Amino acid sequence: MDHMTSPRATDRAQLAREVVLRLTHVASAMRHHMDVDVARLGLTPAAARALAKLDPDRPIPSRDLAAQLECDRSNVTALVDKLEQLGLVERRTDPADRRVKTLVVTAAGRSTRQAVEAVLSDHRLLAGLRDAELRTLHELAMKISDGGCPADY
Amino acid sequence: MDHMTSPRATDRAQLAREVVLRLTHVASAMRHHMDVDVARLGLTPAAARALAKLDPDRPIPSRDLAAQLECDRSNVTALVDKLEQLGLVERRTDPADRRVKTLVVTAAGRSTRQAVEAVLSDHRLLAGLRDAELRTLHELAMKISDGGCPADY
DNA sequence: TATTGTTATACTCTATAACTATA
DNA sequence: TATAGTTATAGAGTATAACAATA
Repeated sequence: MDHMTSPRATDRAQLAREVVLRLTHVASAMRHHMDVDVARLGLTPAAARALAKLDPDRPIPSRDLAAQLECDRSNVTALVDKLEQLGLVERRTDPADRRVKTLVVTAAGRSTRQAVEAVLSDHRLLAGLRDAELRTLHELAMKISDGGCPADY
Repeated sequence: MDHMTSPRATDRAQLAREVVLRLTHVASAMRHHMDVDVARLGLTPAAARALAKLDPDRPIPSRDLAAQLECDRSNVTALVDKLEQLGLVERRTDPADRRVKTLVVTAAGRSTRQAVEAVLSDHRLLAGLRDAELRTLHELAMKISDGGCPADY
């Protein structure tokens, strides 16, 4: 293992591992609090995320919602059932292609959706950062989620 | 909303929201790849995380594993069942208190556990960062996960 | 009485396969 | 035949409540 990694490379790897564990921990905390807050709105996490993906001003087909959520079409049925029972969303058959049903956000759905969006971007956890630190973190997060990773990953 | 937040505070809030969404996205990607890699080891994500929490050199009671995983005791039963069927862990009744069963990592469990640990701290996603950026990210992640957050959060 | 581990049960999330009605 | 939505089913994860054995 000596000819593969210099001591310095090993230090970097160890640091990277610690960063990953910290980020995982932070993400867990964020997720936990989002789930709690979303439950206060009477929604399960998945239903809330589905509602958040809908555009109140431009109804989309179920199929597109599945694509947005990166999940199977079959799951969307139950999620929309729940949102429809709560009066937040209406299914409307598309006259142009009677196979598709478009998902219309109701007036009640509009305000709940706004609340959900606020929850899903809650940033209390970042309250302790100074402005400059927040900007730095923003740059790093962008760099990571854009091209920070080998293609085969 | 004018007397509450100055324009600058609003900018900061917007930036913070974007950071949260980016971090959530990064965490999802990490989690996804960890789950795939852990499946290659023949383990479900939860079973893998359970194995990772065990100390190969110091067997602990089921109750303590539940505490480590921050989940109910009843879940640990099924997870340990799976690990035991795979020959990675053994249940051993504690002679000092016959109610408790300690979880012993087998020889096979030891090596699988090491592989799991490597997966759970996989840092390919951070490969694109320069050393200085990685160190900065480490500091920020520490700051966030330590005291970056109001007490009532 | 209290605690450990287990069982029974239920809910959520997700996936696959088969069905229907349209196209 | 292909597609949109649905249904049926299954596995994984997690939670609560009740139980047996032990303390």
